[in-house]
Amino acid sequence: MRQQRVTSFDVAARAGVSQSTVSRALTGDPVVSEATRSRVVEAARELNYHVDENAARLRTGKTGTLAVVVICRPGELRKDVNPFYYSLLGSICAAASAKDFETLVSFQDVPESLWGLYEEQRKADGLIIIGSTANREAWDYFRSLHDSGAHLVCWGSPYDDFDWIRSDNHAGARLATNHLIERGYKRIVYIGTEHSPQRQFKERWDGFAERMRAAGLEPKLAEIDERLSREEQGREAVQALAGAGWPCDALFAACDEIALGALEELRHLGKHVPQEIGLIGFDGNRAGAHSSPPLTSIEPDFESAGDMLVEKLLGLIAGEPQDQQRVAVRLLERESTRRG
Amino acid sequence: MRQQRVTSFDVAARAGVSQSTVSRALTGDPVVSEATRSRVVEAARELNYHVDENAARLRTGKTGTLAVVVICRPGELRKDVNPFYYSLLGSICAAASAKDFETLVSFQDVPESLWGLYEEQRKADGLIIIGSTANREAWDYFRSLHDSGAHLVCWGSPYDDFDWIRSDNHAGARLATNHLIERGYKRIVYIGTEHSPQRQFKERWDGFAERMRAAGLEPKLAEIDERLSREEQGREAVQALAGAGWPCDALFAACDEIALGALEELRHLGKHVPQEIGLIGFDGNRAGAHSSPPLTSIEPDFESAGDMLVEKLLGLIAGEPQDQQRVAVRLLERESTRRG
DNA sequence: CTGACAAATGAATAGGAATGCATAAACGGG
DNA sequence: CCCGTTTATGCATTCCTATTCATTTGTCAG
Repeated sequence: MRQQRVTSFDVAARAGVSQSTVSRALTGDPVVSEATRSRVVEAARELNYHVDENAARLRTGKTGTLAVVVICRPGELRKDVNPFYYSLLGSICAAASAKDFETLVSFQDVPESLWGLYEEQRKADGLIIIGSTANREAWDYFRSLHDSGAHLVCWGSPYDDFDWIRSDNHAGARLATNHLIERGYKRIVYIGTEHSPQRQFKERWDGFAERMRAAGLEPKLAEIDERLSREEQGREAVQALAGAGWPCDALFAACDEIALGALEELRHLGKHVPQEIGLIGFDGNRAGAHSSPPLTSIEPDFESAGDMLVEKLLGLIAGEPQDQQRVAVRLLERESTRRG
Repeated sequence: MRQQRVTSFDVAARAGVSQSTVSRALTGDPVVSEATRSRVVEAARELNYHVDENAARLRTGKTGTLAVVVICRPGELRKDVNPFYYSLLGSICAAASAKDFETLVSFQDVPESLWGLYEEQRKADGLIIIGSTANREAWDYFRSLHDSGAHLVCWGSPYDDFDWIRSDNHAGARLATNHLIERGYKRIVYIGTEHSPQRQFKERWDGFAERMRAAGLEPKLAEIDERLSREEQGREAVQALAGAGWPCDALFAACDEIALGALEELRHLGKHVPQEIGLIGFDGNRAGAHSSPPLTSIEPDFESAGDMLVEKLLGLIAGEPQDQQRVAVRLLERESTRRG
């Protein structure tokens, strides 16, 4: 039934040229004359010819594909992955597509399954890594991949010498803190960590602390337990604060998932947001738009995040030196900080 | 720097066999003796040899890859894609990975860019389509792909003769309606459509109407305008109901996004949920967990949805006849229906 | 001991495009 | 009119694996 595949030889025969010329014409080699090129293109169209991607890949060793890996917490269901990473994933795919690259997506909680993704099996020209930095095993593996020369960029790496893109956490945290101060909140607690491996959270703490001190206020920290889920971290922090007699009038959560967990617990305890206590998150998660009250947050520019990740990876593949970059953030003001 | 690639010939030399034997040993051909196979495997390990996926693909014509296409509304930002589809995407990727298939993911709003994904460029063995059924252009394109013999399965197709998987919408709608009735709501309005191209919404309407009539109640419909975003559809429906003097004490929204839009508008109008008016959605969107009040919904079993889509596609590729299937749903009871 | 047959392996080729090298055509200057 | 260039094209080879066909080795019955 399925007739013989149309090859570049068929096109060559029809256009009255050689197979080499067909190949050159279609790959855009400037050496072929315009007249010939258009004859070839026409013949290809007539025969409904399309390059056999696999043959081209074998010959060139390039795949035209980027692999995007979403690191999950071990055992995490895919539907429970932080929606932030889904938004990021979407924008990466869009950015890659705009550069004519395909995206091979996988979700990983155990790193062994990654063997074979890059280099060993040449399925992709490079790797974009996003997702939980809490999965240490996975990152150890990327460490070794990176050191063996793989092309790899990531979102919010725990390793400084990787090529990474992050939100402008420092600026974002200052923005958030400033916003709370402007709203009249003074006793602000940061729910997160200043522990160094969680770079992004540490940077947010730094921005927070700086802005607080500049206002003559004391930055306070509610340290989270990395073993819990993000939402539980938020709930637990609120419980601890309740136990301590509420030494605060506002909370700055290191990410929206923590904020949403905190919000739930606050409601549970009958604490009114934003009147009794203000709350701001970080990441611009969609879910925050529908919480009660809707969550104020710091939102990175997702589209440029995807663009930057893809461009940096392509630059790396092309052998150009890269420098670290930050994604711009903006205040997404909703009701959880609108008191009065 | 990069040393010459290790090929199966190198392995053959080291193991003292021919290249053919290496290939057979590594692809699991039962004809090779155990002794030889283990020698080959050992040699491959020592040389850090890995099959060149591209060469294998060229030879076999199989890619070991499934393409997943997420249809977007034209111009829709990737971060604004219905989170339901992201959850589904995640579970599809996990299911494919469990079957040793890679997943090539793309987001599409204009169908032209799809030319080249399947068949023409042999990048994938088959296609899984999920996403908005409102993008008619895209579906017209899939219609032609399907008719030309492409391997293709989809989530909630507008075409009955496609191979599709859907939620058990009828059962889910009965479940939802039953739940509302049990909670004492009687004047229930379905926000959605009974218009046939939107199969899933139609099926939900049917289940709703059936259960209502069985209880001696009149099923009422608030028809949505497909040109608006889902959330706006919800908002608009609520406005219309307000204008009509609230002829209802509960709302059953055709999907969670509509429900969340409705919820927002209800709060805006000072209508108390669930005391004054009950609200239930459909899809089990994560965002509903954080709304105020948290949204009761009907949740499909995402994991089996991914499994079923992948299995059906693989069956199709293998040439086995497929029959339509339904994904089981369950009631996800939260607070938007808990009155009293 | 030999022929028939099965089991295991090797040699050779196909798969389809890209590319280095060779060559033909076109062109211009002397 | 000839030769050195440039421009455009063709020829032959390469990428690496899977697979068909042929061959060798081993086994067992007669």
